[in-house]
Amino acid sequence: MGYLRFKTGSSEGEARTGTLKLRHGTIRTPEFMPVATRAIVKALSSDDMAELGAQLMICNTYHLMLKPGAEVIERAGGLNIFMNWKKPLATDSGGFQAFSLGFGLEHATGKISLYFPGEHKGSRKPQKSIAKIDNNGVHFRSVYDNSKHFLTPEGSIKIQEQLGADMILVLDECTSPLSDKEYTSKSLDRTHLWAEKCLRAHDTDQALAGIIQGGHWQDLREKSAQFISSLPFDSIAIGGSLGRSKKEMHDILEWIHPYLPEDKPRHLLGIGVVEDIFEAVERGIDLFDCVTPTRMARTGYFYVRPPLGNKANKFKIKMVFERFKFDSKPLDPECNCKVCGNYSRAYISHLYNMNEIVGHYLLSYHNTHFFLNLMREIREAIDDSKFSRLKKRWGI
RNA sequence: GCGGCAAUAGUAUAGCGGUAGUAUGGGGGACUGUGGAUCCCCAGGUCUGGGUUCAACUCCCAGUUGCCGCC
Repeated sequence: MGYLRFKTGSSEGEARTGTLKLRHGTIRTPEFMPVATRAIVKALSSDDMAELGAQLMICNTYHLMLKPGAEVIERAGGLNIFMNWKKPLATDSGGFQAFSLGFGLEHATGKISLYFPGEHKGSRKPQKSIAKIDNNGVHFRSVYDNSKHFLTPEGSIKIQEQLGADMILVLDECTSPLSDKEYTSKSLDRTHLWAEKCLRAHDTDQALAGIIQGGHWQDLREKSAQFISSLPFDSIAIGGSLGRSKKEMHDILEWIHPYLPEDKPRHLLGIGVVEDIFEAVERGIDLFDCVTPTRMARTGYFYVRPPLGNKANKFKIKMVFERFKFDSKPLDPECNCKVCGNYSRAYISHLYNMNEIVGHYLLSYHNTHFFLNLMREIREAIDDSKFSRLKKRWGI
């Protein structure tokens, strides 16, 4: 078993705080993991992440096995040394890439369509799938050089052991909401089979997380929650097609909740945005990972707290030069991050408009601070039994 | 100074005697286990002045500006 101990702390309803002990340190939950796909949170150095008070980050097996290669990282001494990051790390298994590079390309769906296909139309042009899945594993081509690769559950574990993160994930199949129940059910059996294979292959003191799938069918989700919870995983992740509406995502969390062990952290994969974080914490989730802060930064949005931020604007504002060129205020007057302390909207909008690297940096820094700070507030609120009040104050 | 060529959206370029396209830039929107990507929507233009014609961005004349060549 992995080197992980989870102790729950305060709770308010199903919302709870916890202490998660990993090889590189102990963290407090609920927490948001910035996504460091290629061993970096885009635009931010490990020093920045430390300064921001990030407790852990999640890297990606698919990308790192291709570039620079697992061996490079292994011989460097593992991800922590490679990245000069002293606190805990997680790695994703590469299972999601089988989706995003397979179904996602073929059916022209972005991630949003995966989660909320009823609310959004596919926004990409259909492309030829570069991944194929069978009972043994995932066949795929590298997005970097088109070379052929085959990833098995055992292979994914082995690579994640070479990468050496504190917490690793089993290889799973992330099904599409457009898949029918028959396929989703078959796929679920395969994901469960792989979960057992991963457990057998696992041979280090890294914490290993199992993944619950099952699409938007109650019986499949319950079956999966029951099965994954029955295995000796250190942590439980919830993945896949989380319903066709926000309500359905809430339903899924409520369906599986009774089956989840109290003493294991629960990680909602790939989520989320502000509203989803509140709703998921309320339903007992401890860990999140999402690209939102840095992706939004790169497409020119900055996050804002209430009163500027609200449910309608999704707590973000578009960085537009024409709108801000004479604006000497910080991005968010309510924010206490370094960027808001030192720079004006006028300056940052100019940098963004000119596509200057530091423009991306400043927005990424601020947005990452926004999410980490939100999680800090949520933890404090749960400790003080004020979570529902905080949620209401954010208008959610 | 003379000759040739050109002048169309912020920029770069098509086109036609009868509703002026495209790209890029601009504005708005989308983005949830990464995508500096992509997708959707909007705004924006025929150098100036004459002439021919039912009708001129298109043809003609002059002017202006630019580029090239010559003296």
